[in-house]
Amino acid sequence: MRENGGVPEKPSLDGLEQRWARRWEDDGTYRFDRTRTRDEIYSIDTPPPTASGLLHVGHVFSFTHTDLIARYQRMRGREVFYPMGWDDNGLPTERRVQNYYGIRCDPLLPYDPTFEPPAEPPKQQVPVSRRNFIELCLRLAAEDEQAFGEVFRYLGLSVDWNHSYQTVDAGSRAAAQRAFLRNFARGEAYQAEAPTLWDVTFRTAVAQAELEDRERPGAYHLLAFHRGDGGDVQIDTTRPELVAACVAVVAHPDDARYRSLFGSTVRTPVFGVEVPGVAHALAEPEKGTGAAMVCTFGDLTDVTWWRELQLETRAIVGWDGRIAADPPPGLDSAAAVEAYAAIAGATMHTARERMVDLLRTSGELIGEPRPITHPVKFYERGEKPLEIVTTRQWYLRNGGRDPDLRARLVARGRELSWHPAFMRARYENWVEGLNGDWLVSRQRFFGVPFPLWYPLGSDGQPNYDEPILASEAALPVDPSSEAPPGFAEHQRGKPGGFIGDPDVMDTWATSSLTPQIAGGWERDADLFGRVYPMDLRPQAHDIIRTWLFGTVVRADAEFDALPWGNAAISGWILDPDRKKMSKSKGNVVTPMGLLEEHGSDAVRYWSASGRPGTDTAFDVGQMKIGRRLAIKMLNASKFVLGLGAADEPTAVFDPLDRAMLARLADVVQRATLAFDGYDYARALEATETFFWSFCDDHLELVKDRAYGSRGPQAAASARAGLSLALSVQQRLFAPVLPFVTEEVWSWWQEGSIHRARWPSADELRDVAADGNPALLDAVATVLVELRRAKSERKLSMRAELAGAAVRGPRAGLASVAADDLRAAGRIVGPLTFSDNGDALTDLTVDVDVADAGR
RNA sequence: GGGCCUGUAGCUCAGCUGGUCAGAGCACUGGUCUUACAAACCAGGGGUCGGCGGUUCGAGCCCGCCCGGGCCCACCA
Repeated sequence: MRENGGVPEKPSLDGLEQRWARRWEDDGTYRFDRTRTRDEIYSIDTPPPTASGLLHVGHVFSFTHTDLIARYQRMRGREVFYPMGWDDNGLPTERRVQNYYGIRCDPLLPYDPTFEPPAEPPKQQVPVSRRNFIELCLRLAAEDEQAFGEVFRYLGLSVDWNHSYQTVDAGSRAAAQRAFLRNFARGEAYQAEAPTLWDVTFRTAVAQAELEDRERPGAYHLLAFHRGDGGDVQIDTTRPELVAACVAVVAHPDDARYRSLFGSTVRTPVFGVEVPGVAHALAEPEKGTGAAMVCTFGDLTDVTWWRELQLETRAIVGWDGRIAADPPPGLDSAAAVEAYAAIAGATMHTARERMVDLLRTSGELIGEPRPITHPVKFYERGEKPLEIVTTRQWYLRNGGRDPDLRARLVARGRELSWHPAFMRARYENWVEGLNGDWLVSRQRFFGVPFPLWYPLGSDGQPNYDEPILASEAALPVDPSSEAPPGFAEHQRGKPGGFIGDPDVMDTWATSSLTPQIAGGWERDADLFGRVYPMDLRPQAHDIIRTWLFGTVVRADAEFDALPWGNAAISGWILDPDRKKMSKSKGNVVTPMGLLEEHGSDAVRYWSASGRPGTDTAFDVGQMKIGRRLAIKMLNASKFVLGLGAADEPTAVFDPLDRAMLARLADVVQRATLAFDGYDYARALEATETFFWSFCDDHLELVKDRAYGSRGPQAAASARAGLSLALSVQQRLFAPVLPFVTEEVWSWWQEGSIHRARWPSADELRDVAADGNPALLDAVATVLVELRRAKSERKLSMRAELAGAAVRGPRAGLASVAADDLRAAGRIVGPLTFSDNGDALTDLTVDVDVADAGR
């Protein structure tokens, strides 16, 4: 320990972020030491933020939580593996690139190596080749990631930036393709041609996990279907445009009204197609008229009916979301064909209007449409309702069709330590509610392609049943520009040649491998052995069903084990009005602006006060409190160090000093336990409460003594106690306030505080010896009474008191600190203590201010 | 409709397995230039702990019902 020559005249928070961020970078403070063994390491599967635009305050909030844990574990002596990833793979980047540059991908165009996007995005998007498109995706992602990295450094994340990855980089692509090939080899990946939820804007299939419901206006249309006996069956539908796709009319088997319908047929309105009347338990008698038309396909229930009742297929919705040009099978009559022509090629919206006109004209629309609001399925990033289109897609088994696998994955969830524990229920609810396997193929461009090709027969038709697989050694591959083993590029698309699988993987199919990607799976076996399975997966609760579950699925398949031991689930940021903070609002307050205005420590303080898993209000007030705390740390450190830092634990003999250290030992113990349980908020609360009373009471009490008013020995005890307490408190705050604690630590200590040892309650207790924490309370109570006496008389705290009498059960306790109390209260006359021994009487203080001077 | 979370001073929140638990900070009011800090310090007034029952010697803390807020899922003719 050196002299306090490092204490500045006027301590300030200004510029701490830049100064220490640079220093940490230069010193490699957070560099991962890969010579350490697995049991010495704490590894983190950092969430890769979507690199599509701007960070918002939610990122600052949740990434701080992870950093709190990382810093705590590092101070506990664990070597922390804390990488950073960027999720730049997928639709968000594509969409941002389209808008940013004013381009769109046309995979049929040839690559133009000289292409540069227009300076200003044109109104009409410029079509570019797939390769040009991907190059621009990479370029913009790199720019965004640079900006994100600056914010995260300024925020003080203790990431080792040498361990960074992108979900589109070669390592990620190879890992995703390798994992897929192994899934395929084990039978966990398969392809199937089936009705698929389809986004007509993006023209891609989407998975169950990416759906959301939105309330949309609609209308019931009561339609007449005609029976052979001349009677009608009335059916309410919200989708009259699908009458042409109707393949049956269904009702509940117990519905007496429709008993005669079952086994007979009806003719559809307008088109006059004869369809069977069928019974199925999913038909609900209370809905509409109790009878429904089954279309291929209007919704997922239609798919169930179609499959289970083995109905015909009469698809009319194309990939583009428009009505197909040609009528489906079954619409044979001239009238039907003519009617169909009216809707062919139309969008859903237009088709519905025209269909209603046709129905009205034919008299088969009974009454007028009755407007309603009803939930409609959307792709979570989409703008138009999903349609259902039959396509060939790749699936990964996730238990959605296999009760045994599902049970095993639920069991995996129980092996995992969830913080907070109740988040496990969300996982189980999701897994138990799965209704199909994981659809992983997407008809998009900017993503990881499937590492396979299909041979073309002599007729030029692909054989999907015998794909040509890439070899693991060749990964990553791009089947759209590379030829498969045993073929040459000129055979692409030719009879007897091959075609590449045109699809890319769902972005979750890559990000479900982040522990493997970051850990160096099959790329750096040494590293992988040291960090995998990881210790922690931090993430938000809204992506338990996607990211967390997907990662468990992949690790279970490949390693038959969990990918990590702990999952820390953070909450969301709420607007002051208690609503989830929208992206638009979150972006009004940019993270960098927030950090610059309040200081990173202050914003971190606000984040740290949000308990794990709890949604937290965006609260500038908390940040101001955090800033005040950081300033207090500067001033208190300056003061204590100004008294002379004394690393002499044996000098601490005064009962009050020992009491303070004993109480601090309790605080250390509580903070440690809280951090071990991932409850950083509780740890902070305990530390902060102690710190303020340390500053307001203890410092005031011992100030005089520390100056030497009662001799060198008494002063040495005070100084040694203060030094030790300061050192401990600086370290307790270090995870939350990394900048200011590093600053004050540098005034008197060697090395970074963030590599310093986390304080030990036991060692503190050794120094505190017989210190009694209750003494602190007793003395504080007396001090408050002395102050109150002055405050009520509007006296300065410097005013002298003629005397005071302390009575109560703990008066004797407080008498031990009589001299300190006398000094802090400026009592010039007698100060007496009498233990009245009455447990029901609290400690009272009679203050004699009669002769008080000013 | 099912699951989970949540409702404590004007605001943001603590209250760990039921017994000084009615708290903290902010805000508010009134003081104080006190030689670490006036972007500070000192003191004070604020709540029948969403509602109604129940268990208990004793309940913000446990149970039931109801009301309000949030998230997830299901439904979506």
